[in-house]
Amino acid sequence: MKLTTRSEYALLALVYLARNEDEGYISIETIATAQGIPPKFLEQLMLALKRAHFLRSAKGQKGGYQLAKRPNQIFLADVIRLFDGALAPTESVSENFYESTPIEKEKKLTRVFKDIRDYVSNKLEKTSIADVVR
Amino acid sequence: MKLTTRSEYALLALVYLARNEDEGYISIETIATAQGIPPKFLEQLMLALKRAHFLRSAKGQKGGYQLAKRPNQIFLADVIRLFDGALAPTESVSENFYESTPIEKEKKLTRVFKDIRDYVSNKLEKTSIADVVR
DNA sequence: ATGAATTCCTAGTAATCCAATAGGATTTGT
DNA sequence: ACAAATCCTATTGGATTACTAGGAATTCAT
Repeated sequence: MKLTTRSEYALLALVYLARNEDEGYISIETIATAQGIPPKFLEQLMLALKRAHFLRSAKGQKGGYQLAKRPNQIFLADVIRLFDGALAPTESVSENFYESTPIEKEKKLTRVFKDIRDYVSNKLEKTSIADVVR
Repeated sequence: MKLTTRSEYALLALVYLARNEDEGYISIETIATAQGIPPKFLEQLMLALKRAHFLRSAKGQKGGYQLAKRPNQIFLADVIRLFDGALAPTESVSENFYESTPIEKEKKLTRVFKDIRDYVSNKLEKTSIADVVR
């Protein structure tokens, strides 16, 4: 029932970039310092975010990162899925996981977890970075 | 964002015992076979459930386990908490985790995760074994 | 009394994941 | 040329997960 620090850090970085959208490219060092994230660790996350097309980068001096999408087009679900995989509270609640696991027979139990998954999904799919940047 | 198989198995075992409440003591072997759980693994879970007073046991031949509480007094939250710890989707959402983590400053982001935690908690606190046994 | 069935209990293990670090290669601005 | 940055891969230590192993204790049936 937990989120990794990877997702947490990635969201913090995105929020920071959204808040400073007009500043051009911003370095990892700057973001790491501002948000309290270990810089070399953040580096990996930024790279992943870039590869997933949430960010754009510029190399060399004066380089750094900036958002590649508008903050209202980046949803929490996208980011969390990138770093933590599925959103479901139990794997057996992820669609298609059934069929091999004993819980499949317990329909009512399954229903409870599906309800949770639906709520979580819905919430995270609908909340964008713009929504959390005051 | 996931539940361990421990919790899943424990819930399956409790559901089975609830469904067979009038059969006296039931052995691990019987439950494991019925619910498709590795028996030695289940043994550990049963022991923990017993120590947490959800179950009563009898040793020796004809021994086994039975519920120590009525099914409507055993809530999913209790069981999951026993095996998986806190229910929060992010540790930083668990009360008192803040104060040391960078996300604390991002109130709106925090709010989203708190909402999720509240929904999940509420759902699991209110659903009992009786509710999922048809 | 013996043996089988059972719970009780602790230890161990292989695999995976997590958070973080290390360090070199490459690119770019001055 | 040098400094500042991204790019990229590998590695590490620690924790957790999902099990398995195996012996001790207890109880029932014969």
